[in-house]
Amino acid sequence: MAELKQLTKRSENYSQWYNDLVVKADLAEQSAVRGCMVIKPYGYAIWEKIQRQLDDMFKATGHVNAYFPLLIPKSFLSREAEHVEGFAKECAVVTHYRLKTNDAGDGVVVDPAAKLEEELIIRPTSETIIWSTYKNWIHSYRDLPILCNQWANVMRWEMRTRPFLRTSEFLWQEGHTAHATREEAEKEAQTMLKVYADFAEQFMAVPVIKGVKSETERFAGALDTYTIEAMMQDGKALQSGTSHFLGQNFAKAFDVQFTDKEGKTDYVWATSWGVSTRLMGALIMVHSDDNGLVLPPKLAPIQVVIVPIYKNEEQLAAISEKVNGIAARLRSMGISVKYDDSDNKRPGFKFADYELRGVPVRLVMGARDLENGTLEVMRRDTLEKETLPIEGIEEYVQKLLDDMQQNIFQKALAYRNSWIKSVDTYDEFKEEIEKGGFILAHWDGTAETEARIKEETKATIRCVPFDDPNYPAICMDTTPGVDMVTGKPSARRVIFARAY
RNA sequence: CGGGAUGUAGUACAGUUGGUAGUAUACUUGGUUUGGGACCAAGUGGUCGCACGUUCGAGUCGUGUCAUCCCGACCA
Repeated sequence: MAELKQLTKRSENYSQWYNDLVVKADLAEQSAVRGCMVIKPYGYAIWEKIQRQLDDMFKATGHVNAYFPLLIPKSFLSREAEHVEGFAKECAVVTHYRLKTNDAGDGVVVDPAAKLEEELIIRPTSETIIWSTYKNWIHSYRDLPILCNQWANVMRWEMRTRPFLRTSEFLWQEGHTAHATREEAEKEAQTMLKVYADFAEQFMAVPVIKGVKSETERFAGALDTYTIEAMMQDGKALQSGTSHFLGQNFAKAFDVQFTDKEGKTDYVWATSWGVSTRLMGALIMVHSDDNGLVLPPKLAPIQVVIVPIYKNEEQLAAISEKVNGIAARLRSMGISVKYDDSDNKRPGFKFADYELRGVPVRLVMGARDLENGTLEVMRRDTLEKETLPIEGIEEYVQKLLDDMQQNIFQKALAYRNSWIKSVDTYDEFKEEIEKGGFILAHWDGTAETEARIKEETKATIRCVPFDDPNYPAICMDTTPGVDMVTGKPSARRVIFARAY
C-alpha cells in the first residue's frame, strides 16, 4: 500500500498519512494480480471526471467512439515489423479456451484438448486489430476520414510495475484515425496533441511541454511521436500523453487501400493517440502536499464539503436548515456538494479526512456561526481559513473554485519552470541531472549519442520542444551549437530528463 | 530475468539463547464528548505464507516452495 509514498517520494511526512489516504480515501490498492491495480470508488470518480471531459473534447474535434476486441490473433501483431518488435516482449498470450476438473477431482487444470490453433494475445494496444477492421471499412476517398476513439483496458506484461504510472493492466483511450492525405494525418496528430495539452493544463492544472520524440523514443511503428511532458515534484519527468503520426505503415501492413478522386489507389494515412490512468499518477504527483491530495476543482468529484458542528439535535436541525439552502443553491450553479452531517465522526476527523481526499473547499457551520450569520471557508490549496457572512457565499465559493483552479496551475507552472535549466558541457550536464529537472542541451541527433547519455546518466531525451510563446525562453532557444558529448554540430537544444 | 529484503489479527509492526503469541490502530458494546484526526471501560479477532524436516517442544533452526516489496534491465 505504498503507492502514494512511492508516487510522492515524501517519505518522512507521507508515512504519517499515506496509509490513511489509501485505505480511507479509497484511492487504490495493489491487487493480488501481479502489477494490476484496484481503483476504488473515489479514485474511479476522478477517472470518470477525466474521461468525461476528454470525451467531450474528442467529440468537439469530430471524433466518435467505437469498441474493438480484447483478443488479437498473434499473427496480426507481426504484420508490422517495428510494432511487433516493440510489443512482443510484453504480451500476455491466450493459448487455451477451456479448463477441466483434475484427476483428483479437487481442482481444475487447463484442458490440453482445448489448445488454440492460433494463440491470441491480450491487446497491448489496438492498432493491429483496428487496422485489420478498417480494411473492410475503407474503399474510397468517400469513406475517409475515419475518426474513431475507443475507451478500453489494455495489458502490457511489464518487467516492473508502478502504481498508476505503469500497471500491467491499465485503462486508457486510444484514438485511431484514417486519412486520405499525409498532410491531413499529420495535422490530426498535432491537433490531438494540442487537445491533450489543453486538457492537462486547463483541467488537471498540470503544465506540460509539447514536443516531438527522438527516433529512439518513438512509438513502435510510427513515423513521428508527439508527446506532452510533465514535471513531477521530485524533479523527474513523466510522459503524460502521446499522439503518433503512423504514416502508411499500418495501411501497408494490413493492405488498406482506397481509390482517390482521380481513380488512383493509394494506402491510407494513419494516426493514433492515447492517454491512460497514468494521468491520475501525474495528478497526484504534481499537486499533493503533506496533508494529502490536492485536486483541481474541475476534476474534484466533491468540490465543496459542508461540515456542521453541533452539540445537540436542535442545533443540528437549525444548521441543516441553513446548509440545505446553501447546498441547493450551489448545486444549481453546477457545483458538486457533500453535506456531511454524519454523527459517527468528530468534526476534526472530517476536516483531516476531506483534506486527504483533496476536496477543494470546506464550509463549516456551528453554533457560533448560526448566531452571527456566518460560516467558515477553507481552501485546500493554501489551507487558508476565513469567516464570511452567509449572504452571498454561493457566488464567493464559485469564484473561489475558479481562483483555485488558476492558483494550482500557476503554482505548478512556477515550480515546473524552476526545474528547467540549460547546460553547455557534459560535465555540467552530469552534475545537473543528479539534481533532477528538465535540462536543455545540444545533441548531435544520433541514436548512438542518445544511448551513451542514457547509459552514463540514466537521462533520456524527453522531446524536441515545439514552439510555444508560453514556454520559458530557454526552451525556445533554437540557435545551433555543438553536441555536449561528441562536439558534432547540433541544430538546437533538446530536453533531457530522468523519467518515470 | 539478475541483486537485495520481507511474509505474524482488517491495517502497521514487535516477538531475546527454541518453551505454546503481543503492541498500536481498526472493529463491537456502554458512557462522556464534538470549532483540527476525542476519552474511559469492557469485548471480538491470528492453525505466525505454504510444505517437509530437526526437536520432548518450532513464529523462532534447516531445506524446498509460493507471494509481495525495493534496486536494475524493459516500458506509457
